[in-house]
Amino acid sequence: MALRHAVLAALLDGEYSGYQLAKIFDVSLSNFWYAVPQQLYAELAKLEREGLISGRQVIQRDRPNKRLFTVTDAGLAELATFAATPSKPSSIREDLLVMVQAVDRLDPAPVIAQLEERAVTAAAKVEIFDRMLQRLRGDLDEETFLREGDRIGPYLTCLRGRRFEQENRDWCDQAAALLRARAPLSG
Amino acid sequence: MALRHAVLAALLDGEYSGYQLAKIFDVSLSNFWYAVPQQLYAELAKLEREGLISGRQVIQRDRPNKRLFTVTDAGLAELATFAATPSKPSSIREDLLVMVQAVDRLDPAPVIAQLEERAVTAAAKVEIFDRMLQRLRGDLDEETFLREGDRIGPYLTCLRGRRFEQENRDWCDQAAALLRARAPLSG
DNA sequence: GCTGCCTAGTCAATGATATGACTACTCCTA
DNA sequence: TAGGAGTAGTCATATCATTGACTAGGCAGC
Repeated sequence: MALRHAVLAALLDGEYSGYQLAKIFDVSLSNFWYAVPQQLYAELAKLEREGLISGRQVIQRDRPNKRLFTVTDAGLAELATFAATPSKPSSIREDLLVMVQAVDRLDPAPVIAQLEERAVTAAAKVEIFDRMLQRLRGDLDEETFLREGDRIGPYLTCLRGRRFEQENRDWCDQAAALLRARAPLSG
Repeated sequence: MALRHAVLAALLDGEYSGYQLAKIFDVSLSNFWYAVPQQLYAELAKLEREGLISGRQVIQRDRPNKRLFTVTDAGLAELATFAATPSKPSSIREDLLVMVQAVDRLDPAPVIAQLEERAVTAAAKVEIFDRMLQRLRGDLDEETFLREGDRIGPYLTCLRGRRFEQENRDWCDQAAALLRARAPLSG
């Protein structure tokens, strides 16, 4: 029930079309909430019917027309209600961890390979987050920005994503090294 | 499609009933895969029909009879296939992060309250993980256990869970402190 | 002139998850 | 002696999420 709130939160910093939102949910917001385009279009339609966002058509010559959406006052009120509702913690849900859980009874080689691959992609994500953080804080240093900058919400969520991927990387490296040391013949 | 593999992985270290599995998915496995009892019973029925697990009835006097399940060779093969299938990374999906993303346009007080609450529950989870880790490694120290112990899979996944909750706690504390400092009048 | 990619959005179908209620029996406590 | 908590499992349903295919025009490269 929180995709709607994620959409509202994303629309807080500007007018976006469904297509643009899909991009955002693929890079920055995917950090804590991923959604495919179809979900977004469906959710946008519902939000508009309920008056939480309003859309306006933009006619374009050289490419398909689009509809840009903004949050209404009702939408902002809905977000405020959401923020005041106790949220329950949701934990990790990860195939790779299921594999590691079972690794003692399986051939460790493919699991090790996946751990090493994941460590690389996690490291790449850390760098992406670092660039996003730099862009968000502009020419201020982190401490000053967090104290005085406007819109620190996106910065804070980005920080959380960075830490998550950093931990992911470290853990994958450690697990892969351990499994490799224990099974020196395979892989 | 990976609940089935999580169930198979959980059944690797013994015979369990649906009810017992529900407990396991509520504490240790919830770490990386949560499921409600109804899902488990449905999945167990499917897995048995497909011959990946086999159940045996245990008749009890003073409480309801139960069915205990074990993984078959076919089930082990299914797990091996799963472990060799490339898995895509899945990230955090968390209501609290949606709230923080939007916090600049809302009253920060309820968000700060939730962050502080979450920091406490995360700290409690860290302690639970610490006890689980201690129990898993018995009287060995961590380094020795990881080098020589049998069944390090559950230990590694538990380590990942611990790190996740530790990061969660640190981030919640930091975010709450920052927001509090920026809005000294509310909350 | 063909192929592939980008923008913009839609339809349909299946699979996974969440929610709530319900049976039935036992033990313990107030 | 009634109520609550624990064990063991089931049913129904509504919403969410995932997958794949599909329209349609424009632009760039080979």
